[in-house]
Amino acid sequence: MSDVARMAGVSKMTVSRVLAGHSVALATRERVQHAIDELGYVADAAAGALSSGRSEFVAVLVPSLASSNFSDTVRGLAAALEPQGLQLLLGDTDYDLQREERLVRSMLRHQPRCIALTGAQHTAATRTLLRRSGIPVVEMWDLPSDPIDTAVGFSNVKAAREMVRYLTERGYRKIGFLGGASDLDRRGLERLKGYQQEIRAQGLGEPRIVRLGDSPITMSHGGPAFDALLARWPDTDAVMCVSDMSAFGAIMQCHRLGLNVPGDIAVAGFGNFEVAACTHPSITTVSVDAHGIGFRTGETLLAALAGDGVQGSRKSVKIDYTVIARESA
Amino acid sequence: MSDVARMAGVSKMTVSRVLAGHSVALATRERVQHAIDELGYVADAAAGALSSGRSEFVAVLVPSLASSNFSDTVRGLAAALEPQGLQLLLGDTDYDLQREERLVRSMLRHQPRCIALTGAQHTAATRTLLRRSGIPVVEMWDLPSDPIDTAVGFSNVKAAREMVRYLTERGYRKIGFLGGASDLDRRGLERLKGYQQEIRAQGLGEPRIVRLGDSPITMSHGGPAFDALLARWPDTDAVMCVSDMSAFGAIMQCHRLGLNVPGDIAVAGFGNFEVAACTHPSITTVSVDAHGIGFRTGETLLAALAGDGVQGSRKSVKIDYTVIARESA
DNA sequence: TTGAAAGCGTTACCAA
DNA sequence: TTGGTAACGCTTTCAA
Repeated sequence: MSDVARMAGVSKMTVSRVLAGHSVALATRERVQHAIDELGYVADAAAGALSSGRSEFVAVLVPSLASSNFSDTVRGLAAALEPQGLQLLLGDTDYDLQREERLVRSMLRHQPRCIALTGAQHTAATRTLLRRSGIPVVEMWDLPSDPIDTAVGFSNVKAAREMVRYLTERGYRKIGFLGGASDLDRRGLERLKGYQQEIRAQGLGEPRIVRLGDSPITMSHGGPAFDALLARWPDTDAVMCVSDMSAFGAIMQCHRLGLNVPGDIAVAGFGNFEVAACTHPSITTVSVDAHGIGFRTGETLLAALAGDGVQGSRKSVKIDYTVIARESA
Repeated sequence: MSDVARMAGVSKMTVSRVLAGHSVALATRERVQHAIDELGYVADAAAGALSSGRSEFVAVLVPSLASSNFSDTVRGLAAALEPQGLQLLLGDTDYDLQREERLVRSMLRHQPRCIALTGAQHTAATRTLLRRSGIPVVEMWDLPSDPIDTAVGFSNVKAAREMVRYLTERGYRKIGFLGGASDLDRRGLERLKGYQQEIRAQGLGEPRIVRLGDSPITMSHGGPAFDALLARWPDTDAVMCVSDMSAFGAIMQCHRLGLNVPGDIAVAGFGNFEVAACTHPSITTVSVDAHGIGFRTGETLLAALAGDGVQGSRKSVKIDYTVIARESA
């Protein structure tokens, strides 16, 4: 910066002001800009953050960057925050609470202005770290009963119950559920819980549950899980899956077995992933506005920063979901 | 840090040493650690970076975080770099060179130790910025003729030619290509080029090319593109797609049209995405080690940092690819 | 509209 | 093994 200042014949302060877009005489500004371009000067954000006492980072943690659900959420966040000059500090927890804690610790060292994480489940140490940091926190994709600060999400339990109701309205009675075996995927567990509640509430007999494989649930989940379900309960007439990925695998398995979907058996997914619309038959699913979760989170965070910039809003932003009726159920 | 030092009855320097893992008497270290835990002290990375002159950031730019190909690459990078205490600074260029330039500029402000970007195509300003920064640069997913520094990738042209050879060896002669309409997806264009070269080389008549839609190519690409291909060249016996996403869409369209794959028409993809293995019929494709590209990139960067930490290695790391024969072609 | 000085929280360096 | 001091490159604050 001193070099630029010397070349433009001004003080460092003027260079700083030009960079920050503060008022500077036009002629001066042009001279400074010219010097910047000439020298290829790039300001040091770390020095700026140290001096001003605030960084331009926003920390974001999702379970899996590979899942289109969460990458949509990240895009929504970016759409809301990047125009404000904020930098996303992205992390992938891999559905691992310990890893989440490590990432939070590491990100907090960069003094982010605020932080968005996924889910309501965190280690005690994570919660302590976040509270002590004092910065605005948003938990996404769920509506925790005991939020750290703000939440932007929806009830996975209720959404799953709605899907069961959709299926029973269509006349299905012997409804199975395909989910993951791991307890780390809380949202998956909530969906399972919703399924169980609604099956019980409607008196549809014992729940037919297959839990298989690790999170994230991938396309290769559906086939084996479907086989396991039919092996145990051969008269099942509809299958509800914890995610569209699994539903897709189940439908492909039906193709292989020569089963007609939904004629012989109906299949429903969750999440409205791209594959759901493109598969033949197209997959009935619960559509969640993943991008919207990110964007609303971004807006919420911006509002908190525009205020006092500390945590404590304790708002809950509810995100809509809807059952999308397609061909498979 | 002063607070911690006071509480532990030592100087700030000793606290710094404990944090950095330098040699400190055990008793002292324990007292300091206790004070750190007690106070919930989190060191300021920005101050550390400023003082030491080096950050712990690695900048990474991919065209799309949502594409499992690139998210696998990011995971590979994280696997190689996070154990070294490096923080990924992730950006999503959205296949937009201007956006890439903005992101590079913004990331360079954080003084990353090194940077990995995707592809060989960048704006002139981006190239200048990167050269002037002096930090090690890796271009991934391609083997540029004029690399900025190091490259880790493979020839998309050659890989596509290999797929055409696979198809002709299987007896297919009237082979079409489904790709995107945008010239921004350079790797897609290279694949198209490889297709054309090999069709010409084998004297298979005029190339049958459909270019439709924007990058990234999604599952909804394949159906309409497939229809366009058959409308123009009804006797086509095999379709080669720029990506598995498109191939999947094409196969679903075949299901709808009652066409047997590969009996009536063969379909091949590119990338070995998860969907390729799970679709019925499973999709013949070119498998690229996306995770390996990330991991090798990480290793390359670590080697550069362990050396002088500046750009100029000019290596080219070739990544393997193979045609995976499955049911669809 | 511009400049000078102080200081942000850490680490490098040298000294004890 | 530990401590004191001087940076690091910027922004804040106050003065001109």
